[in-house]
Amino acid sequence: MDPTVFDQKIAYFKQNMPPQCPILYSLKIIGSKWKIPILWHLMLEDGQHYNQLKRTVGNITNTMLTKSLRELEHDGLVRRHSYETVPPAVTYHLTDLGKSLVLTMGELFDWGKALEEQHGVPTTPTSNREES
Amino acid sequence: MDPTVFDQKIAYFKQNMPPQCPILYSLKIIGSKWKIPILWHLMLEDGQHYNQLKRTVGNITNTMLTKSLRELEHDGLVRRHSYETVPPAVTYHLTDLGKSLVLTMGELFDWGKALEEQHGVPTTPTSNREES
DNA sequence: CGGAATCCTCAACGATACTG
DNA sequence: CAGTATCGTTGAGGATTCCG
Repeated sequence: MDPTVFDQKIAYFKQNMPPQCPILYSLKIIGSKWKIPILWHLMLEDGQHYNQLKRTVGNITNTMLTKSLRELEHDGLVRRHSYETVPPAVTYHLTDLGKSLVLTMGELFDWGKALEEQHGVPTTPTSNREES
Repeated sequence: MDPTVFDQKIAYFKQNMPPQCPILYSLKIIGSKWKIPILWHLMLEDGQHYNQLKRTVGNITNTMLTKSLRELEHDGLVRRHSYETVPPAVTYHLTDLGKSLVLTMGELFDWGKALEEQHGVPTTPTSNREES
């Protein structure tokens, strides 16, 4: 932890600080329970169908998947593509903004990974069921 | 959005992916309502007292401030320093781990800032009261 | 297949009062 | 000053059913 680097970054934060903290703004967009998992699995395989996404994300209900996708679409992270066929087919794709967020989360990925290897479970554990 | 950079990062994620996604791990640590504001104000001024922190964070209850600080302490982001005086005095400090997280959030800061300047309010707005 | 509608539960969070 | 204890509230999320 280089003190100089830290202080420089703080100075940058202070100078560029709008009324509402941008970090909170970002977290409002991606903070709800299923946003990251959805973006994550779209990153691993783009253009997934609704039910396909439901399977890969795992344990998510229709309600939450639809709601999350609508919000992600509204915030411009995901694009919905509908094929006019019978039966209907819909695919979901990361937008450039969505991809840029995934890259942004890269540092948080590394930070969490390093920490997880040191500590064990964080303070507020969540049930983490996986089927075999 | 450079496709090559994106694909390289995905490959890195896939290769280094533990069972539980590290991003979710990070968000579990900092995701609750007051964690970021607390870390933020400790970054702006380190070593704040309990009530001082309560004032600068703003509108936080004793319950939540104490709970959040305990969790941050448990997760190693904050260090509590107690002076054995009468009346008692306590100061809170960012640890190196806490500072590293603040730096990590830098990208999310920039991402949110850029987005906020384009869009307006995100999908799930939160009341954002400030006293004059 | 890809959802929408409805109802319900619970845990995070808030409010208030009290204390070493 | 720096909290703890208790209780009340609310909204995110889950479960279930139904639809074009």
